[in-house]
Amino acid sequence: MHEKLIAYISQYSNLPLTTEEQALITATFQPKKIRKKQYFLQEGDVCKYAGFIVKGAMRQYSVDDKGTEHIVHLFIENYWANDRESSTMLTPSVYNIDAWEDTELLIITRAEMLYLMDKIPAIAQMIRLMDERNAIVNQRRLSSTISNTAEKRYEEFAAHHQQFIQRFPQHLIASYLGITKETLSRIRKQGTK
Amino acid sequence: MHEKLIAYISQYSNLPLTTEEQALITATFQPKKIRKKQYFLQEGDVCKYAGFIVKGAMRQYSVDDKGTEHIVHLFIENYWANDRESSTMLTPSVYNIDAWEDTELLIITRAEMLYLMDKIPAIAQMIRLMDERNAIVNQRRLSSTISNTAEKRYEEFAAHHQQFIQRFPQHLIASYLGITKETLSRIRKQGTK
DNA sequence: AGAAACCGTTGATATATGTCAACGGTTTTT
DNA sequence: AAAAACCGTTGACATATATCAACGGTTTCT
Repeated sequence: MHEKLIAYISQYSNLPLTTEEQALITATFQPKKIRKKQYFLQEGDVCKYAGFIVKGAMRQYSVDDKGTEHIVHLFIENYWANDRESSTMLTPSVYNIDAWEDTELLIITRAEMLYLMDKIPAIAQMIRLMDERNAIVNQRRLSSTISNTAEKRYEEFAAHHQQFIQRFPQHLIASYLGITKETLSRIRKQGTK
Repeated sequence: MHEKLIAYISQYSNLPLTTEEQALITATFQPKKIRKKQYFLQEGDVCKYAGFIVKGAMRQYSVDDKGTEHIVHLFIENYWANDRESSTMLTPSVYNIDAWEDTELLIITRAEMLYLMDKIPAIAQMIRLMDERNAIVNQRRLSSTISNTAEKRYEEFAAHHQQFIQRFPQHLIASYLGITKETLSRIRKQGTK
C-alpha cells in the first residue's frame, strides 16, 4: 500500500530514497480506510492528520448559516487531504472533509511530518515543491474566481480537470466553482449549442 | 536600508543571523526605487525578481479583454512583490505589478534566493513559514470569495486589513474583492446606517 | 422488489451585482 | 493659476446568477 506514496515522493526529488528512508516512511504513515460519506475531519475539530489518498475521492467544504455546503477542495488519488490552517495553528477547523467514495489513506500527524522533513531530504524537497505548486494553483484559481464569469470559470476548470468532472457529480463541481447546480446546468446546456 | 529586511527575516526564525549571513544578505539583495505608476513587472515579461518592499505600496493585477483591471494583490511595507508562477516556471506573466506610491524595494533573483536558502538556514526557515502562512491566507480568501456575498467579503476584509483600506482608494479595494467600485460604494453606504 | 435518496434539468421569479452616464469635489500636473 | 486627471457617489437600467418548486430517471438502500 505504501508503494504509491513512495512513488509519489520520489517523483518530486532527484535524490532516490534509500531503503532506510523507505522503511521510515512506511513505518510512519498509517493506513486508514474511510467508507463513503464518513468524515475524515469534522467542523469544530482540530485537523490532526494529513492524509495521502491512495485510492478514492474526497471533498472539503464549509457549511453556512443556511446549511448550504461550499466545496473548497476536491481530492482524488495522489492528493493530500488536510486543513492546513487547523493543523498548523491547532485551531478548530471550519471545514468538513469526508469521503465521496470509499477511500484508502495514509495518514500522518504534523509532528511526524516535521520529523520526516528533518530526516529525509527528499521529503523536505517534496514539501517545498508542493508548496510552490500549491501557491501557483491557488493564485490561478483566485484570479479566475475574481476575474471571470461563471461560464468561463467552468470552461477553464473543465479543460484542466477532466478527471474531476468524470468523478464528481455536477452539483459538487458547481459548488466548487461558487455557483448553483441550476446555473451550471444552464451553462452546460448553452455551451453545447 | 537592509536593516528592515534583516529584521523581517529574523522574526521568522529563532536562529539569529550571524554577521556573515547578514553581510551575504546585504550583498545579494539589490536596492531599487520605483516611482509611482512605474512597472515592476509587465504582462508578457518573465518575472525575474522578487522584491521585498521596504517602503511604499504596490498592486498586482491582470487586464481582461475589455481593458478592465482585476487586482489580485495589494502590497505595502514588509510584503513581497512577485509572480510566483512566472518566476518559477520562467513563463511570461499574465500580471502587471506597479507602484501605487513611490516605492523602495530590495530585489533578488530566483537563483540567488535558492542560493541563500541553501547557505542560510534562517532563510530556508523563513521561506517555509511564509509558504505556510501564504497557503492559509489564500485558502481563507478563496473560501470567502466562493461562499460569501460581496457585503460580507468587504466586512471581513475591512476587519483584517485596516491598513489597506487607509492606503488604497476604494476602487482598488473593490477590484481586489471582485466587485465594482459602484457596488462597493453602495455597500458602504448601507453598512453605516 | 420496492422504497428512498440522489441527480440533473427546466420554468417562473427574485435578487445581487454590473453597466453607463453624469456630478461635484479633490488632488495632481503643467 | 488653470487644466487635467482622479475619486467617490448616485440614478436608471441591464444582466448574471440565485431561489424555489416540480419532474423523471438513476442509483442506492433495505
